[in-house]
Amino acid sequence: MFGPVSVGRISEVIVEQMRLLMREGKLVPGDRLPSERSLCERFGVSRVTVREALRVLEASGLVEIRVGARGGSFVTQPSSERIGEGLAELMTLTPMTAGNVTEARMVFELGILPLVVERATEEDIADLRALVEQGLSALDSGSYTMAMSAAFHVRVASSTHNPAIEMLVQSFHGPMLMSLQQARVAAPLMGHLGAQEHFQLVEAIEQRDVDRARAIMTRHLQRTAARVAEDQDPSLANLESGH
Amino acid sequence: MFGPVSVGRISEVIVEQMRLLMREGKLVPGDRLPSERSLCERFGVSRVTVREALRVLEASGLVEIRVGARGGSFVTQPSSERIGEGLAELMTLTPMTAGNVTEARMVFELGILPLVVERATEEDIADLRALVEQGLSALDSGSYTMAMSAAFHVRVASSTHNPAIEMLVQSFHGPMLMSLQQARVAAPLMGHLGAQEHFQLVEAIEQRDVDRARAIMTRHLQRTAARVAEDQDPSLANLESGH
DNA sequence: TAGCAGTAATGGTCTAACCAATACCCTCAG
DNA sequence: CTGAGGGTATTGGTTAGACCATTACTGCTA
Repeated sequence: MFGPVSVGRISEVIVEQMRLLMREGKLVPGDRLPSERSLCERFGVSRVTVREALRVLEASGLVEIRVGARGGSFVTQPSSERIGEGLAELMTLTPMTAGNVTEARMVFELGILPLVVERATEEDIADLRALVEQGLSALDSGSYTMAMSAAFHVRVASSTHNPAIEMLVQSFHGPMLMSLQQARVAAPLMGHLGAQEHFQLVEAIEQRDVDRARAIMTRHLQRTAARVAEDQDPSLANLESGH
Repeated sequence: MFGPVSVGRISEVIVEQMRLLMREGKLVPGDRLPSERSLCERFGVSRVTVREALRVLEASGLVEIRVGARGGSFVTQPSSERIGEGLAELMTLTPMTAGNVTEARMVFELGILPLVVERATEEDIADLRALVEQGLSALDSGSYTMAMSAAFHVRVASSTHNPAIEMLVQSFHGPMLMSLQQARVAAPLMGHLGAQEHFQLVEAIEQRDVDRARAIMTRHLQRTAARVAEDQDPSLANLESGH
């Protein structure tokens, strides 16, 4: 008959209220929240409590906090980075290897190809061509980066015109970049061969040739996977080359 | 020559230190952190600062906080739920529909089937059979839940013996459950037809028949997808049935 | 006009205290 | 001897008020 009158933490209530405002579109990316002191008054709580709520929102990637005059809490555009970070964290905290993630990525990037081939517009293909061009010239000048490769793969995914798929592929590339960059394999990973495969992939997409696209992507990703595995556990690579 | 002496927030330093300890395995799931007051002394900071750090760790899903005597902060087992939550949040905060997520899920769950068929052990298959049995009897008694369906699909994914894949499929089912349960479509979604398809899928896996498995899963997921689309925007479903 | 110092707004941190929830222990009655 | 009850210590949750550090603007001065 008489239910509990308190519902856990006050800061949590504030967090939920903020989340709700964002979902409802009453708070949109770029908006500036009232200052901490204002929020105290409005919610009728102390500043510490407001600050804890803001910390949670910040950790959730929903707001960004800047200090100084004209500073404050700003609603951020939610991005796939958060999911990517979560994935990376899981990778480091659970028995999950870079190879595992690479395999998952292969499954996904191969699986979307039928959708890509079916739905890619002329604009998509033009963008992909441009990225290939950039990659080639960057290769010539020796300034090719993993980020450029990632951008290409993400652009391929976005050609499905499914934001969920695009975000997932983006999420995969975050941890991938991290684990590869720190392992100084950025440069040799992507040779002219890789760039050539990118080019061929775009062609296959343009010709709406699913099978060829799959074949190219399979080869392309398998070479990447081999590199990751080798980097993950060099002893295995040596074993293999020794046979 | 003289670099900055301060490096942003103190609480952030503490968070990083904790994260490091977890990565290094010096803190494992189940461990209890010292009390807030102890941490204050050890770090030489105030309780407010320690609490902000704990809030961030809690929001990141790394610790769980309990009040009362013998309470405190406990290191948690990182799970895929966090990623699922992130996905769900992105779904509500960006122009991303349940249909988009369902499509991504279809791509993924279909894509892993070759791996499942290749790697499923006898134990995997026995577990799957058990889940099918449970589902059938639950159906008879009218107690079938979405969670049971999710469990089956996750178990299929775990038969790839790739934790990354398992976690991703788990992540997909979180938001899916949420959006479906709240839409009161739990019961009619899974009829005897669905259960039968589960059964057939297990058979195909046992016979190492990739093509058949794909065919069954495609049909199975497409019916789910149709339900989601219909639920997402009933007007569309009406339109279609009106033609 | 350019540069610089002052100033106000804002987040970051600290202190000290009290409240609320919880588990343990000790006492006392049966 | 055993069970129930309350007391108590531990721990997180919250408050109030203060001070510091950073930052952008403003207006003065050379």
